[in-house]
Amino acid sequence: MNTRQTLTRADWIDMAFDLLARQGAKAVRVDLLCKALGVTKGSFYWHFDDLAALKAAMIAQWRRAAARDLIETATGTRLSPRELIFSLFKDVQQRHANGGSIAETALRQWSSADPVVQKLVHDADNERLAFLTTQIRAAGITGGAARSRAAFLYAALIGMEQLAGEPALTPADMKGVIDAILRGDEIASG
Amino acid sequence: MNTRQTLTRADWIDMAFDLLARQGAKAVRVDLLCKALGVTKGSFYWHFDDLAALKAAMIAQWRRAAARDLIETATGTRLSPRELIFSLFKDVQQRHANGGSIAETALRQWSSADPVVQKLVHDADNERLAFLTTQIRAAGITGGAARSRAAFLYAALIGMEQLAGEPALTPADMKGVIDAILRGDEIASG
DNA sequence: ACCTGAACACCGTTCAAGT
DNA sequence: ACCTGAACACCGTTCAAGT
Repeated sequence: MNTRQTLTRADWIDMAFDLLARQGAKAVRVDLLCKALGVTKGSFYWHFDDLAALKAAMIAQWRRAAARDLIETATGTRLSPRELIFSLFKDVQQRHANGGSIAETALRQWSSADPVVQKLVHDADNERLAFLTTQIRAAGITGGAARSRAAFLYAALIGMEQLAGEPALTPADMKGVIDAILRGDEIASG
Repeated sequence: MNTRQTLTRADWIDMAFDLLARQGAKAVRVDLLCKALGVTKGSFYWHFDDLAALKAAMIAQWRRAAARDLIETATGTRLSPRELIFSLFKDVQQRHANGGSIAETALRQWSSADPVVQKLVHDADNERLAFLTTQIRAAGITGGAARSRAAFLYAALIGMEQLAGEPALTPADMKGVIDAILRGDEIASG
């Protein structure tokens, strides 16, 4: 896979995500990483101060990737704000169905245990929430209602990422609920 | 606190939740539990097969408590289904604001790592989802729309439990969004 | 610059022995 | 029945030495 002779930090991070996805958070271990990469532990400690430093690097990478996804979805397509929001939900379900981002749950767990990680994840949350709020304003919802609808939608997104098992919502159903949330405004605002 | 001479399983479980809430998941350790309870490790292994057994017992207890809360809220009060759903959301925010149930996040993390835990948590999720669906039907939403609204609301509940930092939603805002979700029906059903 | 290999520290687990 | 105390195993971390 990687024919380079000496490893880079990126190699360690990639392999760590691989282990996280395949074997869960407790498989992110120095010895298992070394075995997977065919080196001894001392090598790891040349690239990283400790295991916590590797985890921090993983989170930084996740944050960059998440931000990139958002911006690509927003700018790369010609979707209306409403359609864009719907597509965000569909993406989450798709990834979830493919057993994709188990890493999300693990990251949120780190977040509650480690204050440094918590700040990083919290910042990322606020960034996405602000983006959602902008989209909802663009969909025609005004005033404080935009932020509350955004907060609710964002909580639902996070919750869907966390819930185990088969998705309880078909795409059509999801569209219906989202429309209801984006429509309720004209009545409730003021 | 506990003046009994010999410890019970319940004593260990209670102290474990205490450590989980105060110091995070990684503080749920045999040696720290022993220090907190003033005994040596051998005592722990008389009450439990291993650390995993203690964690399983914690989850079983959490599940029973969550079910009890639901039923109490539903039967003990004279709330309409709509008000009941709103009160569930308010409870989650309240607990969250008090730094209450950090355990929720930790439990969901265990859930993604340990298949046994995963099944237990998944069962609990389905139980609560079924309850929510019933309430939404009682609120006048018919057919498949009831289940999809329930799934969305439940995801939002879970998401709010996970999100770090200050709540982005005031109670009044939350009521507005929930009303929108429960109102959209008459238009979208069929 | 990047890695080996051996040592040490920490914490989960076992078990014979005590009361 | 419930717990002590000592031992062992596992994995994170360090570090002098190699190329």
